[in-house]
Amino acid sequence: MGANILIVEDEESILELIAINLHQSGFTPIRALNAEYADKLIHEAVPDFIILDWMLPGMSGIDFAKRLRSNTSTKKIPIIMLTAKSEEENMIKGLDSGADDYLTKPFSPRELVARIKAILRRKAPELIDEPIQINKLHLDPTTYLVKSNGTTLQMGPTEFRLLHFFMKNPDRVFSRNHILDKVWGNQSDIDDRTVDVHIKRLRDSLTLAKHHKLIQTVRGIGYRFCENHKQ
Amino acid sequence: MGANILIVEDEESILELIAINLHQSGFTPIRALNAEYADKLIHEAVPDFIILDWMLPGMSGIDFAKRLRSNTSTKKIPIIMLTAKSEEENMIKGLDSGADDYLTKPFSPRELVARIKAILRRKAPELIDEPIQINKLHLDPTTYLVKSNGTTLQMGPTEFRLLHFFMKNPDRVFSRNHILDKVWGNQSDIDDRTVDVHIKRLRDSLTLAKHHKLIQTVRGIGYRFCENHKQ
DNA sequence: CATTGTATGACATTTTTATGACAGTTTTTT
DNA sequence: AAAAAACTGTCATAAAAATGTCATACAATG
Repeated sequence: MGANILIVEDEESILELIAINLHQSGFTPIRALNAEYADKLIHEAVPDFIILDWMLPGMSGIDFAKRLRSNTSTKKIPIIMLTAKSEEENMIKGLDSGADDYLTKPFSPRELVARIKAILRRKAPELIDEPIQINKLHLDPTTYLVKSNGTTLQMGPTEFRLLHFFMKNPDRVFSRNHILDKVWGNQSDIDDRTVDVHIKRLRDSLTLAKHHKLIQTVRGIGYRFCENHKQ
Repeated sequence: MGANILIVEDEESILELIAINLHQSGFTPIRALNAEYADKLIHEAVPDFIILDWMLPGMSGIDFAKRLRSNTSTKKIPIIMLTAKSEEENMIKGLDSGADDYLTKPFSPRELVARIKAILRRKAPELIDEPIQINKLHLDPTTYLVKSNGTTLQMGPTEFRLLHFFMKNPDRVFSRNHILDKVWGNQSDIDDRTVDVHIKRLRDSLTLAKHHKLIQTVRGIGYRFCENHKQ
């Protein structure tokens, strides 16, 4: 359920403050007092999110962020940077296109949590989401199960993510490329048309519960998940 | 669809940061590292919005803004100015020069996007894909649905774009060529009379909801979408 | 009522989507 | 570790829907 969030911050009091607040918000905080230790932790288990102090002993936050961006396995981890008021001016100079957002100290913990959620909602909704139910179709991200009237529907991982994405954004139309971006990830060396095939597979899975009509084709645009059957 | 937003900023990292965030918000970013290049780009295609750094090499942001304001074709483009904290006091001059809003660096990308949308909502609502409702006829660009009294009206992509265009510009009469330009795109080696056929198809689609009379023929001129039935 | 502009139905063509098969991978089972 | 099962992405082809044009019917105008 809770996303693993790595906090890299050399001031222990701030580190704790953040950790406690994240924990209370349902996340799993992972603590690191410096970049070296953070590295070790990342090597053990790649976190879902990183909160990075800009001023760190040894390697600076910026350099650390850059290294994270250049490594394939950590490239896509969202990063929020923390900076002191006085460093604000330098901050912008070093702000790599990689950082997703930043906060100036002192900041409210609520603000921090809000921004984390906002970024996660956009980049990895499955880490933040609760079970969704639409039209007797019930999807639970924690158990990875899709049910309808008690029966469990079978589908592959990609179809599950696709369905989750659609149920999270009902009624909206998405282009194939948008879907690729959100469901596959931003690598996109994948053919547009592959989406068609997975839509087909998802529809097949939903057919058992007569829910296949939920996914509609919008010609020339893309696909839409619509709770309104009649069209 | 997504508004074209020209970003004029000499610091490449900031330029990228903004561009990526705009892209993620559905806008189309256009990058310029200096005023001269921006000029060239504007000459090629007038953007819908400009984000302008206050401090630019060569010509300052202020001067650039003033020049934009004095030119007829660029006079009405909304501008957001970016300024460093230390320059905030001078900023008043920036607003004087015609900027619609400004932001102090460092700023959060979310804040920037929010302000852009706020300004667009006020100045050019048609660039921000929001639902339009006229006379019980409801069109939503995000869901690609046209509804009337709860029932969804079926139509092809071209008819949808045509209706969208009309609803964005109600009461005005448009010639067939103008319509071709706006709805089909400027390439159009397409026959004038093709518009007639699509108008017919659109009317057919609207007939189900008794809304067909909304589209009126203006003999010798073209067509008009009119919310007032009697005219 | 003749002229000019518009509506409409039919149709061939083009564009877009659905679908089944397949080969290479990865994961699970044995 | 080997075998079996499941999953992926890509293609080729079938199927469906949309498009633009044309000929003809219809309506408005003077």
